Amino acid sequence: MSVTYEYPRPALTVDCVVFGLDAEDLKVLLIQRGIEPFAGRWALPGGFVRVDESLEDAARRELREETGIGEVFLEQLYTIGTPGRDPRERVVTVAYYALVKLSDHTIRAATDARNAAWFAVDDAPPLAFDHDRILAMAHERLRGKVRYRPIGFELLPPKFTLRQLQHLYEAVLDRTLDKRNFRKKIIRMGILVDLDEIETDVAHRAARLYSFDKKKYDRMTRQGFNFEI
Amino acid sequence: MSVTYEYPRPALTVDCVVFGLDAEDLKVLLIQRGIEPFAGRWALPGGFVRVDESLEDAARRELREETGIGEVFLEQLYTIGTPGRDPRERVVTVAYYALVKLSDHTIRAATDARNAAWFAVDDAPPLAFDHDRILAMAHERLRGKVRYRPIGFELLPPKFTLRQLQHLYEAVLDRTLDKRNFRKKIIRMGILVDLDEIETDVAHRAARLYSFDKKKYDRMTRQGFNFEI
DNA sequence: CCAAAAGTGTTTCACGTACACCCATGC
DNA sequence: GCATGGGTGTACGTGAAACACTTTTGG
Repeated sequence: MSVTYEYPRPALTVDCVVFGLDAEDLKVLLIQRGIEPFAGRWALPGGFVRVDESLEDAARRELREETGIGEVFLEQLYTIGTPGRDPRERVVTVAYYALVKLSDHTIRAATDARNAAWFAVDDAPPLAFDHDRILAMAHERLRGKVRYRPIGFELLPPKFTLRQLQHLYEAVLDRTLDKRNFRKKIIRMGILVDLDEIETDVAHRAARLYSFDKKKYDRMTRQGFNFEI
Repeated sequence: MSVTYEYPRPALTVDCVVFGLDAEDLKVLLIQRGIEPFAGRWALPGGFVRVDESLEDAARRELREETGIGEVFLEQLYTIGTPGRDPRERVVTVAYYALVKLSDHTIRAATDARNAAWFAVDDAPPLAFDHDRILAMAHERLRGKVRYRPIGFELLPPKFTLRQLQHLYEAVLDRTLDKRNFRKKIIRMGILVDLDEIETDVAHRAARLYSFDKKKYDRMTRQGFNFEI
């Protein structure tokens, strides 16, 4: 099955920065390496691109194989090919970042055969290779993009409260927001559906539940609307 | 010099979308292919990544070799690896976009051994491979980024008039801007240096010349300033 | 003197920001 | 009844947008 080429070629991999959100803070999903180099170290899920699959397909496949995650928001982040970033040979990696609803995925990731775990982004262990840098880039991209694209909803369950939504932005942007102003602004955008339901099992007054109206957002966007927090 | 690997690997290339600006509109630099596939077609400058050079180095080298351009603003755009995008074999390409000052580069690009030419972005010929799509992505990235980062200055000579600056934004964003509001806004930012010089050889009242104060911009940015047009 | 572009101020309106209290619910 | 978060309105200031005429220069 080996192959011969006229000139040497870098190896090509994909790596995924998977973000999740819980009641405390923004989390990232890491897996513990079993083999050298960096055996025992935490790293981003990822692996080699097969010669007949697209880059995004490779990222999704690796996510599924290593963490059990499927069907998530996934976007290309950056491609890193610094010579020497892998001690074995020249490896170019296409980094992606994913946003998942923690409620859907916590169990599967934890029970997978590989050692996978969620870490607070601001408290992640030192990572293998240059994965620290990739994580930092992904975090920055998320912080930037969440403000002008409605991708934050990918981190929330389909039905959420305004409090959860505000908490999302506070966690990602790392600053507090004024409750009244936040609610005014997001409601006035007209991209949320008031579901006329309230949360259950909370030890205080239950909040109204909303959902994100993607169809309406798309329609409005075509007419010049610009999401912005 | 040939090499054998255990598994097949995609070939890895870089492609560059080079933007320039003249008195009319936004231009892109294309080269005409001499060989199959797509012989005779216009294409983005680019080529194979060597196994010991970084991706950005590869992009700069190809630019130099194919168009004579050096020392320009260069930023990674996107990596495209759709199987079948090159009819010969699997090729993954890392696309970059560059911003050049046309005054510096017009002559060298035109007199290079290869057939290179500037085209209006909105009037470019059909390109080889999926380069149309890459060009469209680059154009969109430029349109987006020029509004919140001072990268537009890379397209202007070191000394420019406010009219030129406004023209730049009108060409890139493809809409007209109000002259008075534009001047007020850009002057009030405090990132331009009034050079106390005026343009020469114009058939009308000569305008004041300005330059972009990058040092001051960096200082202000560190203190929370946000460029925005 | 004519053509062409440079340069300049004011008004209006929308939106961001700051800010504090009562309400509903579960325990 | 108390603790916890849910939910609401107003006043102020800044900045975006709309808009037209005079000045300067070269030909």
